[in-house]
Amino acid sequence: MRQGGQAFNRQGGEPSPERLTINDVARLAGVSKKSVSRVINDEPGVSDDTRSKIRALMQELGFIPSRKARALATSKSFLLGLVHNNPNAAYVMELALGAQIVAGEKGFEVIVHAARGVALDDLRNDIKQFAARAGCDGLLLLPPLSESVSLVVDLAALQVPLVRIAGDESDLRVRQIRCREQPAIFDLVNRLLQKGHTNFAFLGGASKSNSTRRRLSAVSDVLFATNGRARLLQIEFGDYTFASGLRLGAEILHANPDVTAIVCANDEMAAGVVHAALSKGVDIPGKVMVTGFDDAPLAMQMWPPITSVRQPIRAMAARAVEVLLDPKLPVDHVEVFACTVIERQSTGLTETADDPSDNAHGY
Amino acid sequence: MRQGGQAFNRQGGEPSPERLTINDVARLAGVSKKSVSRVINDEPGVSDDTRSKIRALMQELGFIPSRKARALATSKSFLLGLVHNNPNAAYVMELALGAQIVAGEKGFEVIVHAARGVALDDLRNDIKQFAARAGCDGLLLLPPLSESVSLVVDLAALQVPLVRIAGDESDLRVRQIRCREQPAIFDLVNRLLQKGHTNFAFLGGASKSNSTRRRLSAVSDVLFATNGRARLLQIEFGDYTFASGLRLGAEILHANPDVTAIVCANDEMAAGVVHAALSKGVDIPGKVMVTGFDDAPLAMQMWPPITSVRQPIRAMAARAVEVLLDPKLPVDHVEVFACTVIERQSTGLTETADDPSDNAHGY
DNA sequence: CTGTTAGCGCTTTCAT
DNA sequence: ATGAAAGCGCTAACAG
Repeated sequence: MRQGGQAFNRQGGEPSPERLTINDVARLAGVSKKSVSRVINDEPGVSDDTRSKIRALMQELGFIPSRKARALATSKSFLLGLVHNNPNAAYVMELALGAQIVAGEKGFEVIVHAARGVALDDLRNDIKQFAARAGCDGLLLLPPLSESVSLVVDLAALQVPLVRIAGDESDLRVRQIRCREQPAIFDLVNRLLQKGHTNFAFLGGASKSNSTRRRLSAVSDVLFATNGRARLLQIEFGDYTFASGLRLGAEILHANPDVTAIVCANDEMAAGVVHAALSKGVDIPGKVMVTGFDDAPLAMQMWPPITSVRQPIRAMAARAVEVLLDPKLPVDHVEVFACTVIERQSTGLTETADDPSDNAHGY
Repeated sequence: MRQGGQAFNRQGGEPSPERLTINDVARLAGVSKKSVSRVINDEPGVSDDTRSKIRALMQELGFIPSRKARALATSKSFLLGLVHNNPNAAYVMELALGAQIVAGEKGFEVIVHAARGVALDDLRNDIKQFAARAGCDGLLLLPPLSESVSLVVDLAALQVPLVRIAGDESDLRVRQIRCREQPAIFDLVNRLLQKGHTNFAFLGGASKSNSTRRRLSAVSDVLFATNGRARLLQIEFGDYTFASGLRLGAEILHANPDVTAIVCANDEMAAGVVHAALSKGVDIPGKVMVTGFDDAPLAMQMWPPITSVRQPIRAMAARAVEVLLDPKLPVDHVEVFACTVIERQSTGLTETADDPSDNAHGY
């Protein structure tokens, strides 16, 4: 009746896309709706004959089962949440794309949720509220949120399936997808050593940030192994933003004119350092070499282009969704991807290495 | 029964967050569930007394009505789609954030969907399929998708409420939020004229792109008004990517060494031009001045920082959601925002104008 | 292999 | 102002 009302309120004639239901399909196929349901869900209990007949009919009718009804009946929502507070838009979008592609294949949509707030408590509340409201079937947690142990533990207690992207390395009994950063950083610093650098500086994110600590200790491990031939003259901590790179870059250049290599914990900060140097007339890479991390588009777009470490972001996101949706995987399942150094002019490379037509969407 | 089964399958003891239903609230409040429903939906027909009692109880219990059930009962999904194929991640994320904030206040979530494909037909199919699968209550269309008349008309026929962000200016009887670009471009070009430039080049996106055509004609209008004192020596069309700016920037610099001002239709391409110039040793702004459009973070991060035109992206997105959800607004409702020139060193500014701590999330 | 029944948690309609 | 009943489109559980 309600349905009829809607149909009649519209002026007749047009090919009114009155929503098909599973009943219509069942009636037209001459089977019970349960059989149709079984086909939709790839469940057994339907003869191959019937199955293909129903499949064909659904195809022909363009029937798409109502997510709303399925959601209510199964108490699943077919929604995944991608939760972040990461200021690097390119990073987030690339992850979102990887997640969207795989999720889409499995009939899920991805809600990108920017957690709001600065204090951890505000973020926590915002995310909890989001989780409750949106009713996602699972959450992907991006760094730096995924690095907060207390937050992750808190969310895990909510009974929502969780996968951390990156995040720290402690065992939280929460599934995780991350990168093996250390070998790439060893490679990176060794290349600088081979170019004869002895006076290094390191620019990290927050000093308590896990990724910063990891990256810093990888750098100092390599330098320590030179037996004092090369040293870390200055260590600064920003907040992974361009602005902090700009400020602390200027500070390093001013305080330690002897520094000839500045290793930064991400590309935004590295870009800030390059910007600060160039605006003061300091030549990059002539006077100082600079490296970043993440291989954001920005790293390639700056002049000079910034040497960085590339993570297979999209593949990680894709895998994260698979892990999230695979109930057979243990809660402490961890997968580790490799990452690679991309050398560019900011460390003295002269040829052009990149195909700049690379971009996140593959257009 | 099903519910009981779930509860018992879990080992007892923990504070199992067994989902509250409207029935629980009704029982505890001593009213019918219909009354609770009325309160949830701010409907009349409940005494102020009862209403506030129910409100208090819901608050206390932390009750959040099931989106799944509401969706099925109302045939609304409380989901909004943000559909784009825009390679500029910062732009998309900023819009998504503005949309998310307002949508959240109204109980909606935003699904960011990157439309896949290059050919218009592929994009169209991808979006239609997304619309059908996700069952959003409304779609926000971002440029450049929003500029395709055929696509917009096609989607409008799907009976899904639509708001175009930017997009062309023809009347499609589809709601639209856009910017008044012309005055800002007049301002921009006039500033260049005042600096004495006479030899201009223009670098646009696709030649058939509406935004490119609009921006080009604004530029040539100003130059035309100089009665030949200043001229457009070269016009090139790329695809709004950094890569195309790099390639065509090099081409312009090579073909027309006399050009001293290159006006670009977005920041990515402007950054490409700057990059191309610097890599060839051409001084910016000393030899050539460059301008962009959109005021992406990139514009500020490059050295020299690029003069650009800022749109109030987040406010536009916020308004777009309001418009999308307001059934009283006519289908041809259009709102136009103002945008402003942000002058930077790429056009010779010497002081620092920006507060680089600005960023999309306000962290 | 196939069908029947009874819900999922809300909102709608219509009575009181 | 309030409530009882029916139903949204699908799936779970249990029959045949």
